[in-house]
Amino acid sequence: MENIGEWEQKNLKNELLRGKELARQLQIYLNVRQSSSMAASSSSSSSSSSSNGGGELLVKKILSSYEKALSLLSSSTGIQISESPSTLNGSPRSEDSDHDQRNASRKRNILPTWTQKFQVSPGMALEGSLDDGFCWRKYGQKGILGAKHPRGYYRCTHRNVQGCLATKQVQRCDDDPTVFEITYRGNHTCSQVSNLTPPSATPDQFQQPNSSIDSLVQSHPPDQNQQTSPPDALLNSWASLKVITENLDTTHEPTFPPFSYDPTSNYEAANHVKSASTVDVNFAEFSPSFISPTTTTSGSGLRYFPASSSVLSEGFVGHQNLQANKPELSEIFSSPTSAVNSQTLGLEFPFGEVELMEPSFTFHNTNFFS
DNA sequence: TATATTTGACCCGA
DNA sequence: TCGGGTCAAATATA
Repeated sequence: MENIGEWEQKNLKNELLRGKELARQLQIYLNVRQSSSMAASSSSSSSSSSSNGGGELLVKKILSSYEKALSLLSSSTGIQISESPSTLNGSPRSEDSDHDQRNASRKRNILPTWTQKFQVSPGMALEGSLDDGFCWRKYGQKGILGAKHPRGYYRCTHRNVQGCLATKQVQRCDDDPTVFEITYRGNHTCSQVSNLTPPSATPDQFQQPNSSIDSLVQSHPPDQNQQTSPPDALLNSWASLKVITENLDTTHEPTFPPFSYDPTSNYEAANHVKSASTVDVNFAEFSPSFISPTTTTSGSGLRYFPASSSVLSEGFVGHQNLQANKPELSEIFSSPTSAVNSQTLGLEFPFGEVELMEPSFTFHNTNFFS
């Protein structure tokens, strides 16, 4: 827990950028909701718009938190924080939205996807080694039209056992063979503990949220893709992040090197939260992943991960370091692409009462965005 | 022997 | 019909 490797730092950056981007999308979504509701009914929209106004305030706070975290990370580690042009303007390009939507619609599995680019030192390389802390199993490789290098297909090792639907595709860039583009699809629903987990962060620490998720997975048809983002990975990252914040000046290899090659090598993650056709574009289809239908079985209204909610709120209430380092919460939102869920968007948050940056700010979930 | 990888065939959406 | 994604038998590895 003492040393934090460059890889973790890059990962932190990636996750922060990702969370920030998703928060932006939430902001956009709220704006859209607000404007549409006002247009629909100027007389009855007061409560709605005010709620959205509160939502916007919340989103701004979240964005601010990400900004701070990124700034801290940048200044403390020297990591260049860059975002892809597509994310800089804060809104998805409309033409690309259409494109992405078309793209997504012809895929068999409509899952949230995002892309990360990794650069490795020449000669190293092995895409299979581009480990992200999860256990992947290669199930295919295929040449892609127009691409010099074949694309590798990986799925979560725990797919069979736990029904985890997370997959990733690894494609070496034509232009720069040292760059790998990894497209993740779907979030982990398995309870595997990331390799990123430091020894001190035992699986038990993450069992709670996972167990509830496991039950969701088991009771849920696999093709429903409960986007219960990987709380384990999430929490693991948080654990790692804590290390980061405590040891920003260390650049040694991680105590739990996730790669098979020298972790001190030039392993550059030029991540950007892509696109995902389904995730970033369609906020109209946004619905928090924890609002899995499975979680709604309690009859009266929605119940969301009672176990993890405490974790979530803890993150919000807790130390700012930790707070800033919870971008993976955004994963929870990267969600379901099913339009069926669209109306659930943001109407309920799983946090219960959550305190944000200021102790005085109380976030009451159920009506906040409604 | 169990598990992971390879690879050709098959499926599906556009 | 084509291309991307997945399946599953064969093979490799620990």
